[in-house]
Amino acid sequence: MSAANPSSKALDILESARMLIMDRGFNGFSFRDVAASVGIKSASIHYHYATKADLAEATAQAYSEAFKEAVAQLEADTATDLLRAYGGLFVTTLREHGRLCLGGMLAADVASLPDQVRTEVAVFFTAQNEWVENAVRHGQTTGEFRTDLDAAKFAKMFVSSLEGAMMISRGIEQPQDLEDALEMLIQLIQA
Amino acid sequence: MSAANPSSKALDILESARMLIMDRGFNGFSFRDVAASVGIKSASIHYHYATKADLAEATAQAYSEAFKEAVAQLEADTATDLLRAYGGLFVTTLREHGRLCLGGMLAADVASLPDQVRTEVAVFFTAQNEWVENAVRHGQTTGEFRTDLDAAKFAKMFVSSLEGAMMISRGIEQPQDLEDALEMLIQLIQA
DNA sequence: AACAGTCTATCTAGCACTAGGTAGGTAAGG
DNA sequence: CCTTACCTACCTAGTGCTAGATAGACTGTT
Repeated sequence: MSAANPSSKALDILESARMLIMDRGFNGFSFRDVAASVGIKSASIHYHYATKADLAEATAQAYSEAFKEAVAQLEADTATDLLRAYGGLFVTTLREHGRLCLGGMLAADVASLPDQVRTEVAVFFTAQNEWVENAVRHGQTTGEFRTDLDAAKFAKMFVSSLEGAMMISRGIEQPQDLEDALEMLIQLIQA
Repeated sequence: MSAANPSSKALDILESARMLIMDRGFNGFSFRDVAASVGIKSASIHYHYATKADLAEATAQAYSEAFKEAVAQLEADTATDLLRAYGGLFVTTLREHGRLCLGGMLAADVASLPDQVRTEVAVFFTAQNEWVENAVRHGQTTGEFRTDLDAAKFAKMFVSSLEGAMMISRGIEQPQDLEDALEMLIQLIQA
């Protein structure tokens, strides 16, 4: 039931797992943490998600889905503002919740990740790179962006940069650095 | 003795801890992993490093030091090639050892890090940002690099970008992405 | 040179605790 | 009365860390 049509408690579990992983990574959270946070016993988590791998997979899937939707709903008058709005998603997560992107966190943990979760990580970044690439291409056709740059490569670098800046900004407690990185990236792509 | 003048075994432990943390993070390695790797029992690690926090701190310190030295020895005819050589350190670590930068890994784990280790992370990135900033400034004075960009902000973005690209490249098993990101960054700073 | 004391680096054994996971039971509701 | 969604109670494996012992190398004294 959990994957196809998650109950409200199953969603609470997913939500709690998401926040914990975004904060501490795959190896840094436990079933007991999740249980305490949603108000049931740790054994009961297994009823909804059989193993930690299953829980992490479902969490990553749901996150990937939600992020894709959030990104799809971004609107802006210019390609520049669209990229700014995209980066704003990262800025908000860091500034308001002090958390990293789930994708980035899981990417860092990839060496100790179950295969099924690793797959989701790849899916997530493929989608993100693609979306940004399209945004860049659009800006290139409108004349806002430099046309001498490889859109695909810039897009990957853009996403990497935001993920890295998020990580380091939190690491050294300088959240402003993420915002500065975003503005720098936008300045660099502009024609 | 361990901190001031580490014995050969203490250095083995440090080296093993470094590799394990670069691969799996702070929460992903154990004293038993280190012990197995250096060929002593896990209890004996405590003789050299009293706690896991102490071990991680010493590892981060040694890494920071070694990285600073490696960077100080970089030479190139142009500022462009200097940045390329700097990025090459990241590329080599990923390509030849499949590992991430210790600084980036610890930054991701910052929420579950002992204070003393968190401090080392900040020290590491401050040094890195500074070095790159100087390299950028140099390139700006020689006319190689764009002078309309804030050197400090570009430098931070540059480091973040390499860290993020390293993480994601390994995460999605596309090591070429890191190299592409490096070349993109260099293309962007050039006048 | 011989002895006594101390230091180094390791061991075995085990502590208290946490991890993910399991077995079996139970109260509520269709 | 069966399914749902939990529970209690437990297991095994592994965690960081400690206690106490020991073999071997050093150091100072006689």
